[in-house]
Amino acid sequence: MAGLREEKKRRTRQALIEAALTLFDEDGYDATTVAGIAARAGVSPATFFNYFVTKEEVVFADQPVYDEVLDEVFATAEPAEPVADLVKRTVHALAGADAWSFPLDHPLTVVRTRLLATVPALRAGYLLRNAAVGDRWAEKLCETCAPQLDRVEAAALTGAVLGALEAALRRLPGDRSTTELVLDIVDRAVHGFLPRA
Amino acid sequence: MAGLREEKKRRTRQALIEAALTLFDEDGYDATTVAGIAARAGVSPATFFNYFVTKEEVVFADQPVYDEVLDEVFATAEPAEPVADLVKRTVHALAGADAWSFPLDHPLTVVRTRLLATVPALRAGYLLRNAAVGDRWAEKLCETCAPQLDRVEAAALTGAVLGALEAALRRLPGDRSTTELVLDIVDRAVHGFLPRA
DNA sequence: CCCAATCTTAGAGTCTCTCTAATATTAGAG
DNA sequence: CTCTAATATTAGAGAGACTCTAAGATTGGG
Repeated sequence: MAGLREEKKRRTRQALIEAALTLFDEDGYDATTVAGIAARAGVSPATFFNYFVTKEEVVFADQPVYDEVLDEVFATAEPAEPVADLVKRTVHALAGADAWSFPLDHPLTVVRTRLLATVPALRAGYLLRNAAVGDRWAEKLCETCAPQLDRVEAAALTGAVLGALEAALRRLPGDRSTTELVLDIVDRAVHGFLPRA
Repeated sequence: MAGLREEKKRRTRQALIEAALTLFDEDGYDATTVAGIAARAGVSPATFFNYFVTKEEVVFADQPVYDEVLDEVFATAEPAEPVADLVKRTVHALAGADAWSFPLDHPLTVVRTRLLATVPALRAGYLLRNAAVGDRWAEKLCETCAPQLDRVEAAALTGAVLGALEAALRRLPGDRSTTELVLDIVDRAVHGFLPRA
């Protein structure tokens, strides 16, 4: 039961991801065909769709990790924990999760990041997945913080945090530390950007 | 130069929108083909793509109005105006813009709203357009409020406001006034959801 | 009434994605 | 080692979105 089978599947999957990202980088996302990706990975076009439901999904491989991260954070939440702390802790956990099949400094990670920012179809997919995380997060936050937050408030809060992060990180100036910026943004999204008049 | 031509184009466009939304409602978005929409509007499939670049775009018809609204709001901004007021005024203007080809109480507006919430592909498109508005907004806000806000801060602020609104409005309970909720959400996104510890 | 600009359309073709049926590969039992 | 059952791969047919080109129809202005 060790899994020569599993191992082979894992390698095929990885080969498809690498082939796809490489071709996307060289020729552009739209100009790259699934047939081309499959050929480069040494597999038939039909097999591609055995591993990924859509062409775009290959860019988001291994994403679902975020669901587990959320579960984990809220499993360790204490009843007395302030909501703000819980929110910040969640962001920290989400930011720290390595959800990708390459290490952060891998060249293809850079390619993937650029693709997500530049190709509209991929950016749309990213926003959709982001929103899904927000939904799940809001639900958990709501049921954990009992009567302090209703559904709408919880959704607004998580929406604000994720919206602020997404918008800010896309304009990241190179000279500033990412983690520092993230903490700053979350703090402001939770406690306010501007003082009350 | 009056425009029998223009008038005819306008009617064809409207017919396509109505046909599309009606069929989407009856048969579902995916099950509806462009050929079907064109047939119902009494026009050839090729003509559909003369009016809308993609099948999905027919749902977002007349959206670009938001760009003009932003221009208008910032054209009337006074240098002394507090940032928070400017932000709230912008939201008010965006919410008040009737960007649709049907009045708000038209049945097809309800269909459109439900489609945007339920069909992933359309929701993705909506989020993408929303983000585009946010980008434009952030840029104008940044250049208007001179040194008070840098690019990243402005983006975070607009991202938070739009993110909070998007998330909250999707969970709108029927018993609450929409405009009241919008004002409340914006206020919190700008001035904070939770007090500092 | 006619010309020129503009709209519509048919048709061919590419690509994503689905489905089905056939083939190949592997795990585990004998 | 061999056979069998489960699983993976594949070819092929086909639907549907979208592109492009060239031909046909309609309209505005002279």
